[in-house]
Amino acid sequence: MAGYRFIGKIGMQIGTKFSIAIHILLSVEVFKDKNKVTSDFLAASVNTNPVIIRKIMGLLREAKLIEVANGTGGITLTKKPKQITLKDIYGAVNPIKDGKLFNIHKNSEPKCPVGGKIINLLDPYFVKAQDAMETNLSKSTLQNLLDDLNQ
Amino acid sequence: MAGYRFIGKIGMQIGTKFSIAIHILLSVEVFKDKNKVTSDFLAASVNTNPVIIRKIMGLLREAKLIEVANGTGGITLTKKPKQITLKDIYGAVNPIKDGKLFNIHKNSEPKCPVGGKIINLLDPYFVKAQDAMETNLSKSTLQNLLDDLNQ
DNA sequence: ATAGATGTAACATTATATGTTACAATAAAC
DNA sequence: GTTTATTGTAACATATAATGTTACATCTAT
Repeated sequence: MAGYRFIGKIGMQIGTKFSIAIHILLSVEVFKDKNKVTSDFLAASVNTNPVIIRKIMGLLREAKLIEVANGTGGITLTKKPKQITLKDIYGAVNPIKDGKLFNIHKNSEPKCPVGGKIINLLDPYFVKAQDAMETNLSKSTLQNLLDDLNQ
Repeated sequence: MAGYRFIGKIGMQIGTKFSIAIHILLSVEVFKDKNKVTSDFLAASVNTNPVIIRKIMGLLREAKLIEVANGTGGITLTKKPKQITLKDIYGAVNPIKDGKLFNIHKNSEPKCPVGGKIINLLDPYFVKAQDAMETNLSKSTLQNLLDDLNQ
């Protein structure tokens, strides 16, 4: 009766794409005068495969947060660190499409007074909670992180 | 060059345990005078396996939001719907241990000025964003949802 | 005793995240 | 113009986690 455990472990976390994206952008600023910041260089710092880095680079590029030199390589920011918020980065690595933080079970019995309404019922509450999180992210910038790093 | 897509789909969503837990609690209130609310009954409404329901029931019971009659079955709330917030439910279905919404990549190069500090650097920002979300959840109660249902 | 119910272990399946290999395309440097 | 370092991206491989299933011991009211 004690030590109850749901199936696996946790299972609701935001993946490491976000933290790696921040890692990439920070590194661009920190190393820009010393090293050319390439996917290989970053992969060594993050300790992962360069292709993982390139894929996240691609997302940041699509979101116009960075420019990537074709052929020769290397990354530059398109804005000042003070103008890049954590929400911008979060938005870049998350697909826009159905970027919903909270999942709602989808096959409820439509004839049930609860099951038939559950999705529309919960959605506005979940949207608000997610908004609160994203709004908080929008209050911090890459510059804040750089300042923290230099202390 | 167009249509860039990261590896799979999304992958950062909060699982359906939370929405199912809410579904369960709502059903207890809605059906309490008409039906005995059992795992079988709920499984039919949610359209899943009764064991899934029982596992989530177990989490809600551990969090003392419900009582489950041993042997004979059936669920009752331990508090009034007005006193149960969405955060209470969220907290019940998430393990307390490392219930961190944001994941940080773990094997960064310790000698790198960025990699060596990234975890401690990001953690407070992520904690704040998660807090904002949870605080928002604490503002809504089961009663709010029941009121919405009855409109 | 019987019947209907839960608790939970153990396993199965599916979905998703992350990592890897391979190679065409690009642009600078020589 | 050939070489070199680099990115973009497809295709595949692996690891991790979420969800679903079967089985059965146990409990309580009848």
